[in-house]
Amino acid sequence: MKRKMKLAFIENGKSRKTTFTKRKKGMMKKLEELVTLCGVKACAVVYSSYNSIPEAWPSREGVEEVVSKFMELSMMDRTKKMVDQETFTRQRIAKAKEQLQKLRDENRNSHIRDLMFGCLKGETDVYHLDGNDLQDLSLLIDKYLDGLTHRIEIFTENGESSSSLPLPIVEDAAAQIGFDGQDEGIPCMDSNNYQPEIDCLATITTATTDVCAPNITNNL
Amino acid sequence: MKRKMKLAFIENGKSRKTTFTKRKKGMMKKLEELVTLCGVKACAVVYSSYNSIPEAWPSREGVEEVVSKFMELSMMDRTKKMVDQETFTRQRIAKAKEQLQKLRDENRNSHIRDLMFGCLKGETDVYHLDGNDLQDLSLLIDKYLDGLTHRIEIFTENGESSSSLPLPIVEDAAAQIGFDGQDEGIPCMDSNNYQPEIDCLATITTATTDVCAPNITNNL
DNA sequence: ACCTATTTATAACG
DNA sequence: TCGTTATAAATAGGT
Repeated sequence: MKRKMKLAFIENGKSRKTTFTKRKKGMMKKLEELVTLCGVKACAVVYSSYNSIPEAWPSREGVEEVVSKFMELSMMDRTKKMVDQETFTRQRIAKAKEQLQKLRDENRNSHIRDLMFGCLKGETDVYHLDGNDLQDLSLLIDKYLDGLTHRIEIFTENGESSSSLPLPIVEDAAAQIGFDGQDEGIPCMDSNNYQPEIDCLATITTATTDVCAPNITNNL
Repeated sequence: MKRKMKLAFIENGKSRKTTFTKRKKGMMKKLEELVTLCGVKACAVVYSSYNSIPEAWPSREGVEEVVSKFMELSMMDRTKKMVDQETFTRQRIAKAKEQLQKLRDENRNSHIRDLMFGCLKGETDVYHLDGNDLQDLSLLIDKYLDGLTHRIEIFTENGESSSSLPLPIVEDAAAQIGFDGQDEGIPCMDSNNYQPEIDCLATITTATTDVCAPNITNNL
């Protein structure tokens, strides 16, 4: 309900001043801590319209000391290794893009997974899906079937001894049939998105191979 | 279980470097945000042994621009209004002392309140309290009695009409008898500290005057 | 100026 | 170094 705040100039003058005051204090504290904890020299200067005089930390002398060190270096030396705002910003943009792609992938996977479980529950009309969805759904179902096949083999190898054991819980079942752990692989089903059907998979894993799957794969 | 971290130089070199890297990044971000959100000029320089070159934000030019403004002012002007580390630290110390005193007062009040309610419940041995506690307890009980007297007067003025009404809840009762709202006044009883006896006050307010209170005041 | 719900920063760990 | 997680700190908005 409270804040989401876009990182842009605050239009409202009152809020802007409040924010400035609070954040300036926060900055000072952070600077002090950095100097104390890590034993480095650092300084900051803020020149705002709120103060006729620029504010400096850790003091005027501190600024002069640190800045003089900085200024006496030749431009060549500086440009070689300096981490300036441009470098920093580029890094942040790259990072943000990466995160965005990650989230998109996750959303896509969730979507396809929704479709698959929708199919299994008879709630998805596969005749109206577009090509991309059908293709990805096909891939997911293939993976799923591979997992099931593998699991059946394990059961067969172990004879009938394990068939009388209770079925594993959802997460364990998913792990056993290899649906997670792969790099950006399609997750099987997690409790965050499927709470209402949390114990539905047990039924699905025993009924899918001969009921729903052929129905879908025939339509690809 | 995780961090508590004292604000002192980190002896372990490995941790120190990690902390330095992380916090430096955090500082950069904060500085950027301050500049963006509030539309001010600001810069920072860090000179550490981890980098042969001092690091500067928002860029070398940014530092020069802000610092030159700073440097061109005469010492007289600066010393007049500048907020430097000393000023800042003094302010923080003063604030911390204030907070400390506030907490001490709160603790003291809680203690005395504990004693009073302990008396009312027969759990406090007033014969073994020291002079300070007895004096403050006396003051608190006087206040308490004043409140009760006042409340009784109100009931009396209203005739019997209100005596048949249900008793107010604790917080309301406290407010009516004037135990809160006063500057650093002694709080009556709040649910944070007295949950188990949350509805005990109703009993106390009707029984105190002629049962417990004389018993205590006689021992002062 | 203070409070609180929320977001952000970050120490410790893998 | 990099990602994750539990916790502490910062802070936007409201009183």
